[in-house]
Amino acid sequence: MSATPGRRNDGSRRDLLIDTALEVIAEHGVAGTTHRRVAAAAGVPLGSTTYYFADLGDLLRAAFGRLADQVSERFEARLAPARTPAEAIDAITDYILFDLEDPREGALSYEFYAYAIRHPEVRSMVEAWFARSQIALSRYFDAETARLVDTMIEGLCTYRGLASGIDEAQIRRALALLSPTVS
Amino acid sequence: MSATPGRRNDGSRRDLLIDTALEVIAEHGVAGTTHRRVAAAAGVPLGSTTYYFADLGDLLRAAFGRLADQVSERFEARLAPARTPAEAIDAITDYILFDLEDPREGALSYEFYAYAIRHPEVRSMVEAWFARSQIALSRYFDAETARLVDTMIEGLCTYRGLASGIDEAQIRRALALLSPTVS
Amino acid sequence: MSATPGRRNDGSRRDLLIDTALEVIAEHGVAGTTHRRVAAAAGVPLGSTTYYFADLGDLLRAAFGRLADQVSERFEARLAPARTPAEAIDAITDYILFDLEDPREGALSYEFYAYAIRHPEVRSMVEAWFARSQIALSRYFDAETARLVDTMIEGLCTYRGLASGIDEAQIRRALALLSPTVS
Amino acid sequence: MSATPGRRNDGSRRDLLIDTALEVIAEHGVAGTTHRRVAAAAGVPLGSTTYYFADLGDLLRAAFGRLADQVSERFEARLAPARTPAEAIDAITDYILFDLEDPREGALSYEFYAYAIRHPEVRSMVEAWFARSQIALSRYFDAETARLVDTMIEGLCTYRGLASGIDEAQIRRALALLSPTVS
DNA sequence: TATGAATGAGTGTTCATTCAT
DNA sequence: GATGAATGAACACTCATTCAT
Repeated sequence: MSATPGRRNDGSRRDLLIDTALEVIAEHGVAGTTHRRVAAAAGVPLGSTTYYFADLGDLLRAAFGRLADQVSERFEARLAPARTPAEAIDAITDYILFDLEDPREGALSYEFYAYAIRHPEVRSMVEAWFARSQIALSRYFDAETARLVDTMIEGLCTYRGLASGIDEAQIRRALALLSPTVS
Repeated sequence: MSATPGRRNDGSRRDLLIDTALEVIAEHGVAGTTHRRVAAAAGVPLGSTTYYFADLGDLLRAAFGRLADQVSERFEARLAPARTPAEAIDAITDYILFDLEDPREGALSYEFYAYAIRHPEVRSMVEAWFARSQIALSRYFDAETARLVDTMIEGLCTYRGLASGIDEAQIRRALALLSPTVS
Repeated sequence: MSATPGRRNDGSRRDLLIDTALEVIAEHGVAGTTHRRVAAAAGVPLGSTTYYFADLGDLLRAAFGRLADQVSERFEARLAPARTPAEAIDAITDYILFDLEDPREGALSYEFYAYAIRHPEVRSMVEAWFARSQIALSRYFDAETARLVDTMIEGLCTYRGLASGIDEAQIRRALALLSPTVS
Repeated sequence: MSATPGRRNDGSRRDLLIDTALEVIAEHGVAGTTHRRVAAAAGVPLGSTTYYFADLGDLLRAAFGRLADQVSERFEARLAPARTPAEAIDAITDYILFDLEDPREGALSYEFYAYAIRHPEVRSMVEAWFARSQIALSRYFDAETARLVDTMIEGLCTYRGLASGIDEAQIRRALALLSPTVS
């Protein structure tokens, strides 16, 4: 009904289905993601799901593609205001602490990774996402450091999502150790 | 008929099903793991799968439990011969390079994590596994360093499993940076 | 393709399934009524049964509902031409003798009753059916007599369905005894 | 453990299984009566059920046979003290009001009848039961009246079990109307 | 363009029954 | 005599997908 572009529920029904698919994946896993469930969650007729997407695989692919975009954008947005490597570390710390707070995030990441390993087209989305993160980090760190920092971000997300015990100070310290020039 | 008198071959068949389930999960994901697929891959009758496991969830739980044990043991076995932190870093490097070479490993990890986030009983297995890794690392590093090293291992596995471009030297360097006293 | 434009053959197929379910219940009991059996007997694909009815319980409920309607209508049709209590007794006698001749009738009744006792929604169908019979009888008898006559009809059906030895004269006599004003 | 003959849980395990089967039928219907359910309810190993009964049908047959015996005995016990037809009517009224109060009774009767219609061996049990009732009633009524009274008892049970609205006075009146000599 | 109807394949699971012990 | 192990058949139900409209 609303005309605001880029916003939920207003763009095409196709868009709505993609967003809803992500919600369903987060809640039920790829294993529990069905046409019916997505259609119901989106409040859309079942036929829509096969009308806009040839396949369930097609819908999953679109959903994971959007996930990669959204996460990248959020990461870049966090990083954008930073002017120095030290500020970048602050930004990354906030990113880990606040942007990934929702357990939904972790669920989606692992579903994404697990699916990517078995599906080359989706795997290339993961690769592109990682590459994009490194480019963003390259504004503050040399290439190798950027890679290590990004790697650590991955590890920190996993740890915070599944285990516990890594607090803000440790995140900060880990990042600082990996980018020694910041000191 | 049975080799061990007084015991049927139950133990072994149950075991076989667990191992086979892990193979099926690795190849098809939790989404593609069905009683039938596991039974066929194990070469046992369909009825066996529900005879030994109340539920498909039961089988998955058993499989993930075994996965956690196997990975922990392999990690500890790698680490065991190391006498110094520097040797530990060598061992970890080898662990990442060789023990996790098979893409199957990554697939299983992400399926495990994704499933764990939605299933508390499985989640506690992940937590136990992480805790066990840190204990193993504590022989060489103080507690906080152990945690950071373990976190980095996670990140490195993800990176090597899905992206590329992190070679042996970088792994070694990353670990060294996180455990400064080694230098 | 369809004879009635604007309507698919849904109505009729649903109807067909309900009628067929009743036949299957009569022949195999609720215990032996399965989606497969009904679909096969109706000559429709298995999927139809779950497409038109959410549940097997749903199908049973629909079938018993139709049974109640059919029996009520038949009873009312028998009774309709009767002008006096004596004619009503004649009509009831014919009803018992001819309309319930088929052993299928008894089988359905007991399945209905047995199911009703454990399923409140179905139980209320039995109650409605009984109430409807009494209303029909009230055209000829006072309320209490109507109830007793209806009760006796139930007993007579059971006796004729399972035992033997109650003939037309006895039916007539039993009904006359219960409605003394007829004399 | 107890040696009291004829009492539950003391006689053979076979007896226990028969009684338990009746409970299971009452609660779940023939449709829901399985070896497993009976074994569990009886607290007996699954193997027992197939050890003592060749078949599930065998167990059902035994259960219905016992049901017929129990009901007959109870009816005869009610009737025994009666000396006159009028006292017999009192006894029957009490029988309907008190012995069949438990809805379990109705459930068992209809399961019995429904099963009997499709299983000749069980059907003959129903016939024997009805015959036995009539013999008991013959002490007070002529043969035809006995049959009508018994028929009415059936009807009254059904009515009281499934509908409502027949009270003690009506029961008594119905029975009196059918046995005019009592008056 | 969009959707309800429809279906066949496949799912998790139950269960009667057999059999070795 | 008694029972746990084991299994194949069947069950209720779900779902991706096709198709007519």
